[in-house]
Amino acid sequence: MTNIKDLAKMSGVSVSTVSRVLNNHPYVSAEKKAAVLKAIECTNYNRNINAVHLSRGKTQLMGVVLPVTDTPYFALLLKGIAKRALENDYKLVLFQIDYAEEKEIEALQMLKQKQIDSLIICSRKCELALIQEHIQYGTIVLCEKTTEKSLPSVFIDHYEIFFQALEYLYQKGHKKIGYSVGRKTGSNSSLREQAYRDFLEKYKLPFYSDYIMDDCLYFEDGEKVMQRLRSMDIQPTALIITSDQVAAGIMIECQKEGISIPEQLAVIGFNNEPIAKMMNITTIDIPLVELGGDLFLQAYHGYNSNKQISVKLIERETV
Amino acid sequence: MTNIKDLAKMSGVSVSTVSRVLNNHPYVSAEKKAAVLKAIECTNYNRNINAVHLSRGKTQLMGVVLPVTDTPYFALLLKGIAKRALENDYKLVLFQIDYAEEKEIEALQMLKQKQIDSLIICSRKCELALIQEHIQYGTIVLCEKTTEKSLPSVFIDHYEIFFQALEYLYQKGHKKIGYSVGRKTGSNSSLREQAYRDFLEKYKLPFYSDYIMDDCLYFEDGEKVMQRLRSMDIQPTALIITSDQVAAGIMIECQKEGISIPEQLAVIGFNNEPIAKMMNITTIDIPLVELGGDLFLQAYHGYNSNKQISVKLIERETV
DNA sequence: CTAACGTATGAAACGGGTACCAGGTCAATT
DNA sequence: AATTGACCTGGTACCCGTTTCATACGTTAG
Repeated sequence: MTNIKDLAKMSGVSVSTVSRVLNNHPYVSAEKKAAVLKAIECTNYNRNINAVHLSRGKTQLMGVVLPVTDTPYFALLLKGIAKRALENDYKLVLFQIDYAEEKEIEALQMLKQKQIDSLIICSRKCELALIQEHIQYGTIVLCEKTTEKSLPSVFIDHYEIFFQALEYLYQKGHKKIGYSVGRKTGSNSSLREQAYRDFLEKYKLPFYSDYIMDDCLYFEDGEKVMQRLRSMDIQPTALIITSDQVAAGIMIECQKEGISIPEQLAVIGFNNEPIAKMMNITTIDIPLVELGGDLFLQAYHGYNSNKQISVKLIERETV
Repeated sequence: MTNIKDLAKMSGVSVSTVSRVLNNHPYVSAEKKAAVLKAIECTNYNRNINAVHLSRGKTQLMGVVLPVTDTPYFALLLKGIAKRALENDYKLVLFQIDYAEEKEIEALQMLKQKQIDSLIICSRKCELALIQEHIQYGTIVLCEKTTEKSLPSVFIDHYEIFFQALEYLYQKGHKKIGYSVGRKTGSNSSLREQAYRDFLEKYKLPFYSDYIMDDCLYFEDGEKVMQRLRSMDIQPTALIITSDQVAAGIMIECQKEGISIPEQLAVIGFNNEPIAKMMNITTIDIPLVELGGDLFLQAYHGYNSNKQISVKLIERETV
C-alpha cells in the first residue's frame, strides 16, 4: 500500500503539499498539483481513513441506536435518518440492539472512544443520567420528550396525542377503551399510561389493568390482541393500537371472526403507515421520515434544542 | 483526554505494559497490572479507537449496502445480519443507498480506505468487475447467484423457484400469468424474466410485456397493480408478486372491488412475510433472517464460498 | 554447571495522515 | 525604497495506540 510519503517522494514534493492536494487546499501550484495527481493515479493510492480520523479526531460516523429495524416505526425513522445522512455525506453505524442495555452502553462507549462523532438514540433503555455523562464526548440526540432540558431531542408529545385520541373515542361514545404498546417500559409508554390514567380519572372511568396490552409490534400481534380480548370478562369497545400494522392485523382477525369494525370494535392505529391508508384505518399521523431527518440534522449540527413534532389524528373508517 | 502515555507515567510503567494490560496480554506482573488498572479508573481513561484502528489496520466494522430498509425483504435481511453482528461484536455501517450507484462505489471506497473490514452487498447496481477489483481490500459478500465463482455469495436461485411457481400455477390451470418485481434491472429480476420466458417457451404461451410489472415494493403498490390489470385487454388469471406485502395490498384491493381470490385471480406472494400467514397467502418461503445471518458469517470469516439457500412454496389459499 | 525456556519489562519503530509554523518569492501599495 | 500581503512550499510535531525486538531474571532439565 502506498502512503502519502511515497506519493511525496514520487512527485518530488513534501507530504504537506500532497496533503494539500488530497484535501483540495489552496496554495498549490498547478504543476505540483498535477504531479501529485499523477502519482495518485499511478499508484492507485487511497488514503488510510483511519489515519485521517486519528489525526482529525472526527470520523464522519454517526451512531443510531434502535431496538429493531423491522417494524414500520423504526424502519421509517431509519429511512429518514439515512436519507439525510446520504445528503450530508455521513455514514451511519447501526446499533440494532433488541433492547439490550449493554449494547446501548456500548454505543455510548463508541462515542467516548471517538469512533462515532454523534449518536441518535431512537429508543432508550438506560438511565438518562448515563446519557448525560456522555454528552461531553459528542452530540447525543434523543427521540423522546426529555424532562432533562439539557439533552437535545426531537420528539412527539405522546401524552398529548394519546389523551386526544382517548377524548375522540369518548366523544364517539366509548367508555371501555383498551390500548396496546410495543413494550410497557420506556418513556413513551409511561407517558401514554399517564394520559390513560388521567383520562379515566377525568371521566371517572374504571381502570382495568388487562386493558393495557404490551408486546405488540408486529402484524401477527393483532391475533394476540384479539385472543386477549376474548379472555376478558368485560371487553373494551375501542382500542388504541400503537402501530398501524398491528391494527391491520386486528382488522384481518376481526374479519375472519365476523366482528365488524367500527360497529362492534373501534380501532385507532398509530403512525399512519401505508397500510393504514389502504385499509382505511383511523390513525395518528406521525411524520416518521421527517422526524428521522430532524434527528439526523440535530445530531449533525450539534444543536442543543428540543424540537417537538406535531402530529394529528386522521379520521378514516375504523372509529 | 488522557492517553496511554499519561497512564504509563502515572502508574510508573512503560506504554508497552499499559498496552498489555489494556489488551489482556500475558506477562504482566500482578502489581503493575493493578497500578495500571487503578490509573485507568482514576482518569476515566478510554482508548482512542481510531488509533487502534490505524495501528491494527482493522476496524471491526462491516458495511451493508442495501437500497431501502423499509420493505420486509431488506428489513428482515438486515435483521439477520444485525443479529449475527451483535453476537460477534461487530458493528455495521449502513449504506442505505436508494439504488444510487455512486454511493455503492463509496462503500467500496471505504473498504479500500480500510474504514470497514468487509462488505455485504444485498442488492447490487454496479458492475461485477468493479466489485472484483475490490476484493483485494477486504471480503465482499453478495446476495445473488454469481456467475463469477470467485466472488463469495449467499443466494437464492431465483430462476429455479420462479420457474417452480410458474409450473405450479400452470398445473392449477393458469395460462395467463403476470408478475411483479421491485425493479426491473438487477440480477434477480433478470433471472426471473429468464425463467418466465423459458416457461412461456416450454408451454408455447404468448408473451405480453405488460404482464411484467415493476416498481412494486410497498403495500400500496398493490393498488397500482390492480390499476394496471384493469387497463389490460387480456387480463392475467394469476400473478406472482415478489413481496407478500404487495400481495396483501392486492388482496385488500380485490376485496374492495369484489374480485374473489383465488377464483377470479390467483396470487402467489414472496418471502413468507408475517402478513402472508395472517392473510393466508400462498407464498415462497425465504428464510430471510437466516440468509442475513449467513451473509454476515461469510463476510466475518472471509469464506470464499457460494452458498445456496433453499426455499419452498407454501400452499395456502390464494391459488 | 550450563543451556534452554518461561516470565517480565521497556525502547522504539510503525501505522498514515493533518496542520501549524517558518521561510521564501513576487507583485502591489505607500 | 520599504512595507505589506498573497501565494507557495517544506519541516515537523502531533494524533495514539500496537507490536517487534532486545534485555534480563529466575527456574528447570540435561
